Amino acid sequence: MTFWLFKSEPDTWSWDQQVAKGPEGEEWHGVRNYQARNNMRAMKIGDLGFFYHSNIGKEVVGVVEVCRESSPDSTTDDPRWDCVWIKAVRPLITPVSLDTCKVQPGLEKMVLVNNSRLSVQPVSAEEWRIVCGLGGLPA
DNA sequence: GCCAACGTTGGC
DNA sequence: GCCAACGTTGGC
Repeated sequence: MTFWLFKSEPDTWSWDQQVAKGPEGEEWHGVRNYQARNNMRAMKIGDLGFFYHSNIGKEVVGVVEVCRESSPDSTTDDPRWDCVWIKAVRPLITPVSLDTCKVQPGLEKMVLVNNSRLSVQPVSAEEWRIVCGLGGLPA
């Protein structure tokens, strides 16, 4: 099991919209960055990820699960870009803000804290455990 | 709204 | 293959 983090501006695609998609989930299209794409290519069905609201909120708001492995991005004909599908699993009881992550012992190396530009990121098992704890979820 | 950080593009 | 120019992201 590997853990991830998906960033989205809620103006464009929010957690509520993701939840509304239900168990079929939604294609995580639109990523045009090789690092982020490579992360998606490494994902397996059943991997879990955090859903993070960038710009507005700047907080982790939910947990998602990969429900389809990487396949061509339907929003482009460019064969370089593909993406996974994710479905909402559950919201955090308490959203975990970027500010909280920045000062939380154990999260110093979290990509979210150190590379604000990467939209699809790996999360270590330890970071996953800590953020779930802060969010009021069992790890 | 600004701007720093970073990734990509394309000329050479 | 280098690097300047440019575009985008996202925190502030």
